[in-house]
Amino acid sequence: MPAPRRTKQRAAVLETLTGAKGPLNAQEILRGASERSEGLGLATVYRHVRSLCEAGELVEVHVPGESPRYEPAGRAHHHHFLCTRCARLFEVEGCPGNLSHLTPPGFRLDRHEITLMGLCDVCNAKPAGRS
Amino acid sequence: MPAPRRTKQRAAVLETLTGAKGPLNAQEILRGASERSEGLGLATVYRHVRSLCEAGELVEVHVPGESPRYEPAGRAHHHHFLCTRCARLFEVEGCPGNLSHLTPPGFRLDRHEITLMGLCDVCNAKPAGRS
DNA sequence: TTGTATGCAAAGCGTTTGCAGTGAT
DNA sequence: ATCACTGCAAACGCTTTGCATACAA
Repeated sequence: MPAPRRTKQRAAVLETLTGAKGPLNAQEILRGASERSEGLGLATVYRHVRSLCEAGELVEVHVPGESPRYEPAGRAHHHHFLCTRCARLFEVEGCPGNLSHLTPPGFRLDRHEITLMGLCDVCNAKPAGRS
Repeated sequence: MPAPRRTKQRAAVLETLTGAKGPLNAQEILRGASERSEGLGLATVYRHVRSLCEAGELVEVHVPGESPRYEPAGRAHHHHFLCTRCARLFEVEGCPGNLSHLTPPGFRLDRHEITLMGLCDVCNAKPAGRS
């Protein structure tokens, strides 16, 4: 397996995620990376996202009920907060710590994901029901 | 909105989930409920699953990278363990407790989901690479 | 020059919806 | 007798794949 070629599209995908404020999904990456690479196709985004994940440069972020998002790898261990009103995803610092006491006997715990859900600061400050 | 009618199909979906050992996805529900209701269609499963969720009789269980699964509502607060080798999902008891210290200022925390990932007891006991 | 990378379009896959017939009320 | 429920098939949205061309090496 040869090393991936250094193309404008691959750089555009990676730079878009590096510069983003939070994990992005494929459509969001396409929107951002298109500014750096004219005519970029969605299929190419998916191909690089997968390739970059396999190369360990990106990690996949799963949010309940949403399509997968991606963020640069190597960041400190953290979790996410999903605003149930505006659907924005935020990084949150910290971790409850060792979860091995939840692990059933005989099981091997490799990793965990925690998603907090509720209202973000902006939505929490607004009255309910407004669109 | 009239109350849902009591049909064989609706009962089949609910009973299948009540009797299951863990959360099931639509295909798994279809497989199980078909034994109770001959000729059951997948669309009907989806329709009842949604209806039962809205009625508060089921809850949706999201697992990273998997299609949504469903389990009867009203069970004690718990989380899930996903075996990354056999893809089976297990209920785990307990909870790290109050996660509000992870919540950013101004945010309102409503709920959380925790997914543990690793190997289940069966897979953990086997050597790697076996199918 | 060689073969990967690209964009487009078509195919897949899980889920939803439209429709006419079925059946609970 | 109504009208919600059902199964089928078509439609959908997201992701993957096939293919001919473009371009990094």
